[in-house]
Amino acid sequence: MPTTPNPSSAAGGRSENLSLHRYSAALAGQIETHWQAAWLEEDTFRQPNPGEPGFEDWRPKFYCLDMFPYPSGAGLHVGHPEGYTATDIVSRFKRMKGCNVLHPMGWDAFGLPAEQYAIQTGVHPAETTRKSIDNFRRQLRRFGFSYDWSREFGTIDEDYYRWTQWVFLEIYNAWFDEQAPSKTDGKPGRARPIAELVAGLESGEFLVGSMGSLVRSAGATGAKPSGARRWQDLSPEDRRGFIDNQRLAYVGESTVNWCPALGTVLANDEVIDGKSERGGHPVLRKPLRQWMFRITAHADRLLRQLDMLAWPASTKKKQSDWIGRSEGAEIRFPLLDPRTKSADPAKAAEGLGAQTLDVFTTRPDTIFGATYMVVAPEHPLVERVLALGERQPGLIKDAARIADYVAKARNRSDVERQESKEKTGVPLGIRCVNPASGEPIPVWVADYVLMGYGTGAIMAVPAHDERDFAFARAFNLPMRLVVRPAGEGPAQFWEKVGERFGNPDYYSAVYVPPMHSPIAIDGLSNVLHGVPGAESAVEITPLDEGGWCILVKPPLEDVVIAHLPAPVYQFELGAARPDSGYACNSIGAGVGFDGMETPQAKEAVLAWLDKSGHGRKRTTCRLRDWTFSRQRYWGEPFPIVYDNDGNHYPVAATHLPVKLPVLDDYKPVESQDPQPLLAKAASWVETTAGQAGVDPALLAPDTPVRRETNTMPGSAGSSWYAIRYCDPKNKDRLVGKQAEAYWMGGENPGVDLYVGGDEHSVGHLLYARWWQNVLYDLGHVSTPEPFRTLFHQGLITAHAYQREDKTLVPTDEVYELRPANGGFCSVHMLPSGEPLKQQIDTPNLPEAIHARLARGESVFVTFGKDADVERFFGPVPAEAVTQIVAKMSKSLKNVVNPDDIIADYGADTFRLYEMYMGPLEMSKPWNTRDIVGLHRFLQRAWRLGVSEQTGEALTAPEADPTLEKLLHRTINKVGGDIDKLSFNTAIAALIEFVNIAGKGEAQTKGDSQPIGTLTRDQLSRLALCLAPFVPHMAEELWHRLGLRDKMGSVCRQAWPSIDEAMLRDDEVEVAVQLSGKVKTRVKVPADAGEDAIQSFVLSHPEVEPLVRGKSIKKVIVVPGRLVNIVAV
RNA sequence: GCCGGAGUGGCGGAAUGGCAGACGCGGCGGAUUCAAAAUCCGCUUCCCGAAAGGGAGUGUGGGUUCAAGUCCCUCCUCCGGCACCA
Repeated sequence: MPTTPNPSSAAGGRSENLSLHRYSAALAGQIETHWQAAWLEEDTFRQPNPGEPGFEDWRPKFYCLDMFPYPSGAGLHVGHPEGYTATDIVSRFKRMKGCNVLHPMGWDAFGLPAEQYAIQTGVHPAETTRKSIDNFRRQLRRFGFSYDWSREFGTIDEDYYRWTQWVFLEIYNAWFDEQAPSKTDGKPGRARPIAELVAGLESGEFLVGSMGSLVRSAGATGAKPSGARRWQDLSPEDRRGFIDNQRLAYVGESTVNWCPALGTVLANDEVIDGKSERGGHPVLRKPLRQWMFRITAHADRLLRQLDMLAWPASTKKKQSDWIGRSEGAEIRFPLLDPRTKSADPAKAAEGLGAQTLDVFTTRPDTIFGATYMVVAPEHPLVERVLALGERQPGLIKDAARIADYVAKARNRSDVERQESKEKTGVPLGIRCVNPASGEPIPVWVADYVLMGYGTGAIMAVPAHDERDFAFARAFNLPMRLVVRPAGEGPAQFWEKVGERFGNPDYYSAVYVPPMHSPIAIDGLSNVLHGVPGAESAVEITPLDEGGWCILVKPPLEDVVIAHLPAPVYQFELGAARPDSGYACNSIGAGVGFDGMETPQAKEAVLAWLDKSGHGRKRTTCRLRDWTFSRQRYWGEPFPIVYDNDGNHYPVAATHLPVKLPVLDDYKPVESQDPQPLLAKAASWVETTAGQAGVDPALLAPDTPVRRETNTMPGSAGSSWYAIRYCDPKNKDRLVGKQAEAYWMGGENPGVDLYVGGDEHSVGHLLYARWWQNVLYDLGHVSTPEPFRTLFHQGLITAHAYQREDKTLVPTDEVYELRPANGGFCSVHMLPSGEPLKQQIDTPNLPEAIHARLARGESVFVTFGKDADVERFFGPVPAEAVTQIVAKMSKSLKNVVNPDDIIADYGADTFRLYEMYMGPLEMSKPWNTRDIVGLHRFLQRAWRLGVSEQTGEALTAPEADPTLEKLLHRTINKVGGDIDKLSFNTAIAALIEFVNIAGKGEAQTKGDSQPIGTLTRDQLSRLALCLAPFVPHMAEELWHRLGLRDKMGSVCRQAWPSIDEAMLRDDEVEVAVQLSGKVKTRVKVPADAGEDAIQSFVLSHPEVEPLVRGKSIKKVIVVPGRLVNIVAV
């Protein structure tokens, strides 16, 4: 590195001597590794738990957590230390402020890359993962982060995943009681142990409803709701089925993309046109039975509890959108039996297995506009219609087409379905009755309706929904306008609009009010007379109430509007009208609400639905249950076995962990049907209930069973690691009660600062909240929310270079030309910014580049792929490229390796640079060139306290009062900024202090002994102030000042106190504005009142001439800031 | 399309509605050096001017205010997320 002094290459005795004590990368490296070893040896950052020796319970707690990394083979990325440095600064600061600080680190170590590496090489994932962990640990330690390494663990540790499996069993053995009050806000909804459900069933408190739902017996009378059965009356199979349906962990069927050739399940974006992205093998959509978590049960709680969290508003919004709660109605449309075409519900039930087709809508007020129904291809009604068609051939006309459509739709992934907005569908050949209008309307099946949302069926209101509109247009289905905008045109106009609405021939209807004279209309007619085709394209109708309705076909709307005087009202007929307005065409036999505003109309419909039994108010969530199974190897095994009938049984908690078996090879199984990789471990899979550890009360020990061969997803281990850090070595519980209560409970419950990227806004952060909620409901933890305060560090991006045609140039083919003396420019290689010796004669450069250099700008250029240095001397065919910001990527060759930067500058400089780049939460481009500024700052700071000649502390005998005052201000500013996580400005304040303190040149006493500008005491406070940011240098200064021997590590000292009086000045400078423009600045006494300042300033010799001869209208005084004189 | 976030010197960025550009990079000039590197000092928003000084200026256009980078409305650009959710 040319920008860094290198002591080993420095020549001459004197300079060698000098360089020994000058702050350089080499010295920084020595200092850093030395203190890192000392901190480890002295256990400086070990934080005892309550009850352990050395624990000081009078201190407040501060739990400061990083999102733990996935230890990839590539090592740390520059993005990792950004968040980690931030939390390290806060942790160190909080320790100095007197807190017990829990600041742990660990490894999110199950995951795909290690498994894929194993597939290629046969090396066990544990081996590669352990290696990566060792490398990550080494790298993190090299940064000097103050983690309590005694708490380190990985999600792959048996001691850890044992408890992950234990939590799974807790979830498995829990149900969601919709009526039990939650302990957070008393509103209904809480997870409870299954045992309590069974007890309730046995006692008769709970009954089993006709549809398999949970029913509460009606109070003291014990009256049994109709259709409900008592627990005692159920068969053992029914009991098991009922309980399994109530569990928070249940087996559900969901569709996966299975690639037989790759033997693996693919994510939606790995499938392109039905082929795998890798290899182009065919991909099948297969139903797969998988473990699901009933996370939707807690949806309302997860939404409400967002209010308890000090999180970025954008993250809360993302979670809230993800949960996607919407209010509306469930409406039951009576089905017509296709055989009898009668509205007899019994007949419908007999033929179609259901009396009604139930839909969810957020716009119940548009029910009169529902002119057809649509069900999703997966909707059970489709199967029943097809079955009916088979029983009675000819009854369902298009049975073959329906079957064909459904089969095709099922094999299209959700992504594909959503890509083509073109609407497809087929009529089911059955009808149901619109309960409001009494009209029979057809039922269609179409893949624009999703089975996973609402009821998987909709009432289609083409006039007021864009998707329904497009569908109705495509299949020529009727539309009815039932909401109109306010106040425009009489009823007759809206009748006309209603007649023509959606008719593709017409573009718009124009209402011309009676205030326009018939002459205007005649004039328009005359104009149109001369326009070819106008005869059939424009239809003018006088309205009975006065005024006119003009229906216009394209493209004549503009002509019509242009020839009419304002105001006229134009209504587009060719698009859906999803907006609110006033109900129209909404009168039926039992209900009607014409003229009501949309919100009132909704209420009216809801009331009618409730009264008539055609539906009810309902809320629905976009959130889906969490698919918790993966068909992978490198994850936690489930503590579950199956008997020969396919019933599942839990492994007893005492038999955990269920260890992951070692495989001989990790090649996926090629198979038509989805096969988890663990199925290969035959001897592990096939076992007995006793060996597996199933409770003998559930299953006899010699019963043959098969183990669950799916594994848990990566997010399993990361959903509760914050809890485990409180007490990571506990053998008996997932966490010790006392430790958990101390770190996660109390006045400030949960993690006090959690820092990580915002890509986890909905995934990890929602799952972890749900686990915590369940564990809280079940009484295992003290707070329902794991992360009270959350912060996202911004992405560290990089520069990339773009040609005029927007193609990107790899960074190592780009050079930076900087202006230099005498018509030359200097050439710097990217990405390092290293200068080449050669200089280019600027006249040889293309004119445009020359011009920019002449303006003092530096220019980025590429010379083409094979550029070599020699060519710079001749005429240069350089092409200017534009610097843009992009993500770091291997192909752009702009990835920065933290190890290199530490080698070139040291860890302290690295830490400082990343914190100085800009606000922590913003994404910001890495610029290696800028690092040197922070290194220079550390050199100056070092020189302030240490003699470069002798290496001894350099202290002044007496404190300079100005510097003392500035030091107090700096301490105050830095402390305040750390609290705000505003590290860039804190560092700026430190730089300012060091720069100013460094200006006073080191004095020399008579005996040529140099003395410093700061006293020993001032230097010690400066070291304390630097300690959170650059702990190694601070420790070294502390040591050289002789304080470490006396007082111990700088990391264990109290933050320096400040004297409030030192923050005040006797005199302050205020700006003097004349009508808002700054004219001059004057000094006024700091304690002067507004009136005093005003008279002082107005009579000030510099101000008085400015206002002489003018009349002063007003004077605004802002003490300490400015005086604004408004004068003319 | 919808929902976020952001637009300030050559660059990263600073600024409780109150002196725009702190601090750093780069650039220019100087000191030191046989020389270079490193280091140190000074200047550095743009335009006009030798200077003193003057003018303009926080993506665009408008508004509120004694005072707007900051608050309100319009539009433009970039980045991120979601996207047939009835």
